[in-house]
Amino acid sequence: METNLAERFAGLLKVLANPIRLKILALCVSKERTSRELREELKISKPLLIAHLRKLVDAGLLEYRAELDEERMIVRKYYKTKPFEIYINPETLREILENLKLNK
Amino acid sequence: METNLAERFAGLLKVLANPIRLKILALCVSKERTSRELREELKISKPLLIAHLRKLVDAGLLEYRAELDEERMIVRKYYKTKPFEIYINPETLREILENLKLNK
DNA sequence: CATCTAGATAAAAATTTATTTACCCGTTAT
DNA sequence: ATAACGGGTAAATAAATTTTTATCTAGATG
Repeated sequence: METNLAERFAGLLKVLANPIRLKILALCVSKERTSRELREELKISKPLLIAHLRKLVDAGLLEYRAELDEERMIVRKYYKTKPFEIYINPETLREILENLKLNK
Repeated sequence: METNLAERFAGLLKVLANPIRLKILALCVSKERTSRELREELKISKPLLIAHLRKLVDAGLLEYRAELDEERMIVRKYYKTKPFEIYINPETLREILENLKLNK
């Protein structure tokens, strides 16, 4: 357990430490976006986009709602960036270490 | 130029997205640390520590001063975390995208 | 000589992450 | 039949990052 906080924090930062994923989050802030829109904007393949979206959703930074397009009988997903705040400064990092010490 | 901001931001996050480097920064907040101290605390090899320290210094998150230990004729480095603030929320990310658009 | 201290490099090895390629399912339209 | 839409998977490939291993410099000590 003692390394969990630092590793989980690093894991979250790792999700964000990718330009494409940053762009996805930025694109989905003010309006919902579909897969197609994101692909066209970002110019990446479908599987690649799905992989990126997966990581963001799993990290809790992005959410989606599925909607049935009755005209074409397809289910379309609309992605939206969730509210979040990450604030890092030397002190917050030190608190991470303090946490480690308390758990030992 | 247009992808520079997102990539540079991602690059900075990437430096932080590593548990060992997070711990180094945390350890060096309230007092300067030597290589030896860090190695003992983190239990990693010397070359590995040097590689991590290099990345942090190059990213501008860590600084050091070199001091001559006259008893043993060695130069010892004391590392200290520099003040920094990183704040991320959906709006700041959107601003990144806005920047891209302005540059197009 | 060997060993220890400090700092460091380079290359090989190991590990992780990212991306592409090939396909799948279902539905509808041509 | 093929193509298009949507969602997706798996495996191969490519790329990037991290870590280890081997070694170097210099000085001091046993």
